[in-house]
Amino acid sequence: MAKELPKIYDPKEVETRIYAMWEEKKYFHTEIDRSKKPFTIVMPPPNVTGQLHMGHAMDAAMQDILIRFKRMQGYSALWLPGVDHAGIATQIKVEEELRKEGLTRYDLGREKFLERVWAWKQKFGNRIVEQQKKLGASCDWDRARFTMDDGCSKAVREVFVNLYEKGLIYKGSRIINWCPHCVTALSDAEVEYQDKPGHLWHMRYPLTDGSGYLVVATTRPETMMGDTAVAVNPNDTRYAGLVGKTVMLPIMNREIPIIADDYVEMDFGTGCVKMTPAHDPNDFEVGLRHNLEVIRVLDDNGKVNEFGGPYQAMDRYACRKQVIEDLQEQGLIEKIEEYAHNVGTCYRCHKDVEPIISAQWFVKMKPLAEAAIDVVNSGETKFVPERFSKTYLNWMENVRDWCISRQLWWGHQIPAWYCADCGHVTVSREDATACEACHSKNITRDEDVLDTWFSSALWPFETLGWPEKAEDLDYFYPTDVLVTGYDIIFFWVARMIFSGCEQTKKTPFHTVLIHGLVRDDKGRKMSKSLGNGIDPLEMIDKFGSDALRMNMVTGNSPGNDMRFYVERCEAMRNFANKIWNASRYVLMNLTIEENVLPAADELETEDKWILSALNGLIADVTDNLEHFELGIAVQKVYDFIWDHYCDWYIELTKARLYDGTDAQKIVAQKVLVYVLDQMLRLLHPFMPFITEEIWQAIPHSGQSIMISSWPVTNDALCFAEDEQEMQMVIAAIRAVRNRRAEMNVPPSKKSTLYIVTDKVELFGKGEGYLMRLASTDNLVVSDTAPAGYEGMVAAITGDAKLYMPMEQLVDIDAELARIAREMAKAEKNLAGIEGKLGNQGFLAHAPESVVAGEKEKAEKLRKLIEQLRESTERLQK
RNA sequence: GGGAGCAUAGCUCAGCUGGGAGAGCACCUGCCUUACAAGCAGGGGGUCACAGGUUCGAGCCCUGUUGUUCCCACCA
Repeated sequence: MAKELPKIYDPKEVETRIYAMWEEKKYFHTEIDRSKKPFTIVMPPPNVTGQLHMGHAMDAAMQDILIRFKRMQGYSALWLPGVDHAGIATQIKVEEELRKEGLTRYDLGREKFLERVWAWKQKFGNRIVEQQKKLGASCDWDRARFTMDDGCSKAVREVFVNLYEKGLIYKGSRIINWCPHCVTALSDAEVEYQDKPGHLWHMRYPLTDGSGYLVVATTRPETMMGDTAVAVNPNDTRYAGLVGKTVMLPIMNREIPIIADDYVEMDFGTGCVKMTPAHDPNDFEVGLRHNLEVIRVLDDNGKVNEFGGPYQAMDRYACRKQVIEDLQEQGLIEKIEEYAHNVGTCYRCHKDVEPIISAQWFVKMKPLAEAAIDVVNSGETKFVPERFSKTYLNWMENVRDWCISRQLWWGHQIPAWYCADCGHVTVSREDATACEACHSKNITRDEDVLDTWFSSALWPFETLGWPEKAEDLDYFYPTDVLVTGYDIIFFWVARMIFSGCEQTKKTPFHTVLIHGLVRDDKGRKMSKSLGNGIDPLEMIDKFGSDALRMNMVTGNSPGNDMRFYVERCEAMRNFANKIWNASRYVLMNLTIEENVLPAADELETEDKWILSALNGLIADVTDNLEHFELGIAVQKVYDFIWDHYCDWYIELTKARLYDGTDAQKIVAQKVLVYVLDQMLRLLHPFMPFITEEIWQAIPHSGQSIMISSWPVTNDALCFAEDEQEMQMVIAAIRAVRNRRAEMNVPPSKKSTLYIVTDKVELFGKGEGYLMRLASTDNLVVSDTAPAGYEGMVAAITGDAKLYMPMEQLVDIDAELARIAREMAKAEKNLAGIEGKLGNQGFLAHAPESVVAGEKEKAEKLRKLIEQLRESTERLQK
């Protein structure tokens, strides 16, 4: 006798227990098995500072579904997890903690500060891992990595030196994005542009020859102290005579030249632009062309420095105000326009970013981009959905050099040493003790660390052992699918691709599966500042991890954003309960101990129907999963379980299980168990916990559903004819229920049911369930109408006419009207189909199966119409 | 200035290579039918944004229009 299940499914207790069991049995651990094909996913490493949010839940659910699917299919499926050190984010967290103690990182010094961060990592770094486990993530935790562990650090060092030696990493003074709040340089990707309301100030710069003034328009008056020219377009006739002359820079009283450069648009502003090479990338370029002096006037904290004259030590915004006031006083403000412009902000702290000239390390991107473009163009790496390859290519084709140095302490310190004696820069895989040029010991290491994304870029291969010739690398690399949100294509995906191509000469993955953002129920981004985030852990607590996972993939197609509705979690919880209770039904009626199908000749029509439908389901679900259509796949499983299995098949088996012979009972049980087992397997990647719990309770062979085999289609279980016949029966039952509902007859009121059909045998065989499902206490199946049928309630399907002697319920006029409506509908339908069938073009062009289908429909409709006409005549008598 | 997405039932969204207009929730009616009221049965509700075009046939393909969201871009 099989195990009994409690009446209400309790995900909390079950999920904890099952996960512990999986872990204990080491099912998550993946071994290199040369007899199997590998299937590898590397997890996008969450930040050590991270708390699990809905984005992670989405990410993890999708990856786990794919990994579980592939594992069941017999692949050596590796899902490699890990955590990112998240330079700025983590450093900020720890600095905040220090601030509470009244300290800054400078008080501690670099070494002590880093000790604090490591301690912090020790303490909180595992939190997100525990949270991922709650989601059911079947990662190989034994292989978990951290971007600052020894292996990754070694990989980072190797790549840095390697690129440096190839001349693809260089140090130079460029205009970079500087965050005065985080006090570090940022890459272009780390800047978010926002339209902000501002002003366009028109300022007068007097000509030194006293012949008047030029008016320049600017949004950034606070950088005027660094102006070293005024530029006009060479074709601008208004200023043609002025090029080569000079103006006097107000406040600073410095003479600066008027130059001509194509960069200036004649029809914007006044056609005169102040040139501030130290604080604007365009001005910097112009400055290079014209040999302009570069005067930096803002310091690292966004305050005016010693070159800012009277404004020294002022904050940038205060300075802006003061400059305007001062110029106004001097009558040098011509006008002030309202002007919205694009302001760069820091993606971490969201404060305005300053373009500032600064000496930083860069990766030369053009040569690296080539291979990264090729692999996507050639299809070696495919984006799903395909449209994101366009996003990617567009970025990659226009990519600019990547600023990789950060003025932080937490991260991989740049392996470069400066010689105080000869000025040589030593870049080395081993920590340098002397200058490689002059052998002086008087060297100091670069203080800066690398962009966090520099190490993340190596993730797919550094985690598998690169740069060593690791076996894991050989077997699992290149990986198969990368799953991530479209918001980090540039940050991460792009960089992994070019890094993989350059370092391993292989694209790091064949498929990039992109998903959208999880939004709140109003479509807003979930964010801490809005306070509209929904905690996945809370949802798990309330509805179960399975329900949350289902929520993440149902009704969603790849790449699209989704709104999070708690109601849908509830619906999925209900679904879990539905399966639970269906399984209870099976178990309550179970006497067999093995899961084996009966012989084909023992199967009833309804058995063949469900088995045949299952076959179709297996094909559909497998196909959709192969194509990353998780939403469609899960919808099919859901519909099959609820509609086919629960609403119909279980009901159909009740007659046999409750009133059948022992032999009949066994057959029904066998099919129930077989189909349940297969459904559970198909559902397992989506709802791993409940499927395991039930699977363990039903007859099964093997240790766990998670390592059982994925269902495959079986031609021997394809019964097209029985499927069709069962449809006829189902249609008949529906028709009867429909009529009874219309007449408000409660199910408790049974009636005699006459079924008039050519399929006497078919309906006769179904007597047991027909009586149950059509509320009948006396069933008569015949090919001729019963005596006195003229006054009975009728239900008509085309394949059968069903009569119920409930004369008192028949309102002849209403009935005639109803039949007339039904007839009209059928006739309209038929007319449409006949139109098609009368169309030579349709007959000539449409595929045969479609034409045959239409003919069949027409035939059925004709029969139905004929039956309806008969009924009308009968009633009119 | 470029590029992309979205516009389908009251709400949120599926609809993969053109041939049935769908799901969940909400709503209406009737049911505690020995798996399940977190349920069962039945029902209402849609010119698939608009206008053209291709096709025997278009929610799906093409062109244009409108609305909306997002990404990229150095016009001060």
